[in-house]
Amino acid sequence: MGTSVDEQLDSGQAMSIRTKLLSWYEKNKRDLPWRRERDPYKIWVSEVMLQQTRVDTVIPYYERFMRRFPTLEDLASASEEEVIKAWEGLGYYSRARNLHAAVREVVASYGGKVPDDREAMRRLKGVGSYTVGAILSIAYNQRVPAVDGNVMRVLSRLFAIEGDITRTATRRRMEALAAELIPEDRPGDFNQAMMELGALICSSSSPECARCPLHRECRAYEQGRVKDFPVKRKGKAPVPVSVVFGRIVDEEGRILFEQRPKKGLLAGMWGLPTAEREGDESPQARLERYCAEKGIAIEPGPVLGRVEHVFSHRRWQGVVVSGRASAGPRSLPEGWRWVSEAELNSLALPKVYEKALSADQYPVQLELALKIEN
DNA sequence: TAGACGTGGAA
DNA sequence: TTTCCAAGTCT
Repeated sequence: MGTSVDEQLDSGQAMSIRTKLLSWYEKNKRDLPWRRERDPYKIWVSEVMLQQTRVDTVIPYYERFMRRFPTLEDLASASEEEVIKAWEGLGYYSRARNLHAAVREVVASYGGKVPDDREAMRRLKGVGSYTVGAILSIAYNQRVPAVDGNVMRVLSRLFAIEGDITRTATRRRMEALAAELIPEDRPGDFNQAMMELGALICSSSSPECARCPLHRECRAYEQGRVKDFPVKRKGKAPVPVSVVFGRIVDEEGRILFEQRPKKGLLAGMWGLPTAEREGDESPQARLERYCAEKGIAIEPGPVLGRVEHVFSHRRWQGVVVSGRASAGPRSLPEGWRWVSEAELNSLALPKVYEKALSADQYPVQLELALKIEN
């Protein structure tokens, strides 16, 4: 079996860690909007928003979302369009769709009360191991681990765990370890304290060990190897992809929008017609061909600007091409529509398309003029 | 299981 | 500019 981390954890050590951490947390915890109540629905929304997203980014979204959908029932009875609109700009839009579907499931199957057991919660869309632990411990005071990136970083340093944290097996070990550390009372505070320590002290790039309440029990600190943890496989750089965006208008000044495929990047979101480019085909020719393949005749115009947008795994290098609908019959296929200025405000627009739409604020001609000036 | 899935901020 | 990330989940 070798040296399991569990063997390194005697009860005295565990007690010491609990006491010091909780004491530190009481004095140093941030006053965050979702920490003011124990409503499982509110905890849930905050946890989903916080997935892979910074606290500072989430706060205004959370405040707005709670004003718009104060209760679980409010969210369940809203349309998906409204929910996505409230999520606009936050990214990872499947989180919003899953949350919406899951909340409806809670109304349909659990009488509107967020389930308080692991199995039922885990079956809800978008609710994984971490979120189950966060909700059950914080809202229901249950002794369930909530192991996120912060907790893995703290634990990996505390116990000098060499396992790659991108592997499921390592996370499972961490969960087992975290479960043992959770005190019988205050499980929610303990889980939050671990995360708070990771966020404020035991940070990724510049840990402040001198201020850490646990440095005396930290194996990595003892070994002078804090920055060696957590062990993590290198991610891959986003793959560059050339695209063309069409800013195509009709005689009323409406703009042509296309709904993205149900699967994949920006699934189901509305945006400017977008086509990937290959070879030396001009952006105008590519856009015209793309639209023609969809049965839409357009007349491309000049390039309005350029857009660079980086996703997790793709780097879109885009050219915005103007255009107008050709004369003649104008019925649009499924998933295409003309959008007026007014309608644009009710559409949830991903950031990349927001950029593309404002690209004509700096047309290439002006770009050149500025370049010459400097 | 490793890759897909958004965005913005910091080093 | 590039890289890495930030309270993960799904496939």
